[in-house]
Amino acid sequence: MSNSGDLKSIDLKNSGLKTTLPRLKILNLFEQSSVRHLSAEDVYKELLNEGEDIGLATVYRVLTQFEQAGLLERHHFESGKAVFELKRGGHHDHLVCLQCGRVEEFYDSEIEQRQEAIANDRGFRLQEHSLSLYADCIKPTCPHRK
Amino acid sequence: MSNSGDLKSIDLKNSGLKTTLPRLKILNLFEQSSVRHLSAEDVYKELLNEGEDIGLATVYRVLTQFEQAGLLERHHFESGKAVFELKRGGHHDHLVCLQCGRVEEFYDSEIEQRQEAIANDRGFRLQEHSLSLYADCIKPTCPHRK
DNA sequence: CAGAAAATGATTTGTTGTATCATATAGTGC
DNA sequence: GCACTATATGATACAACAAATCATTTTCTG
Repeated sequence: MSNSGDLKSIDLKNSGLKTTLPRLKILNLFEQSSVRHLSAEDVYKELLNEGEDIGLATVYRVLTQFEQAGLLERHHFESGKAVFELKRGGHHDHLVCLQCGRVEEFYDSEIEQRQEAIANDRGFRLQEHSLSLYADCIKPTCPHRK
Repeated sequence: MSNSGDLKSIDLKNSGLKTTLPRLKILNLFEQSSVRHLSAEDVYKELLNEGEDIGLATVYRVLTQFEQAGLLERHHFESGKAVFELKRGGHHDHLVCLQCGRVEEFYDSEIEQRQEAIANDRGFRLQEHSLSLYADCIKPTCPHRK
C-alpha cells in the first residue's frame, strides 16, 4: 500500500516538506508517545531505542522545520533546553510540577482576555505569550511528593 | 570614608557574601543602568567599557549568587540567553516588543488570582510563575515600528 | 598586620544547538 | 519503472552560553 494518501504525508506536503522516513518517524513518535513534551535529545534517544537509524542533526533540523510549519510548538520552561509538543488545535498554558517535572495543561479564558487588554492598553497588538506555573504537588499520587 | 556601612555592602553581608570589588561594581551597574534587563555578556562588556577590570567567569558566578541571594531575578524570554533584573520589592510580569526588544513591565492582580486558583484547583501549591507577552508596538514612538 | 577562608579570573570543560558538505533519497517527467 | 534534479540526511565541525577547575589574589578576623 502506498503512503501517498496518508494523513502525516499530507501534513508534510502542505508544509512544503518532502515525505521522508526521518520526518515520518519523528511525527509518529509525537503522536504515539505518552509523554507530550520532548526535547531534541529525548526524540533522538527514543528513536535509537526503537532501533531506528537517525542522526542528531536531522532531529534538530526537523524539529525546527515542524515548528515553522506549525506542526509543533517549542517551549522553554526553566530547564534551559527547549521541549516540543504536538500542536493540536487549541491553545493552552502549562503547569509544571516542581517535584517530578510532569507537565499539566490548562486554559483560562479570563487570563487570555486580560492579556489582550493589557497589551492593547499599552499600545501593543498581542502576538503570542508564554505562561508557565511552577508548583508543588500536594496529591498523594505524585510520585515525588515531599 | 569606609564602605562598611554602605547599603550595598549590607545587602551582600546579609546574603553571606563578602563585600568585594567585582560584586559592588555589578550591583552598581544594575542600580544605575537605564536598561533594567542585562545579560551576563551585557554586564561584562559594560564594565569593560567603563574601564573596569573584571573576568567573565566572575560575572557569571556573581549573577548566579545574586539570584540565589534574592538580589536579582533571572528571566529567559525567547532569546535563549538569560537576562537579569534588580529585584525591587514588587513582582511584575513582562511585555516584550517584537520590533525593538524593549521590555515593559506590568502587574495584573486578576491574572495573579486566577493563577493561584488554577494551581489550587488541580491540587498544587503555586510557587512561582513566568508570564511574558510578545507583541507588536503600534506607537509612533517605537523606533522599529513596522 | 598575619593567617585562614573565600573570591577572582584565565582557562578548560560541558551542554545545547546550528552550519557545512559529501552522500543518499524523494519527487518529477518520460 | 527509470533517469534526473532538487532536496534531505547525517557525520562532523563550529558556535554560543554557561559552569567547573585551580593557581593567585583579596577580604575578613583576631
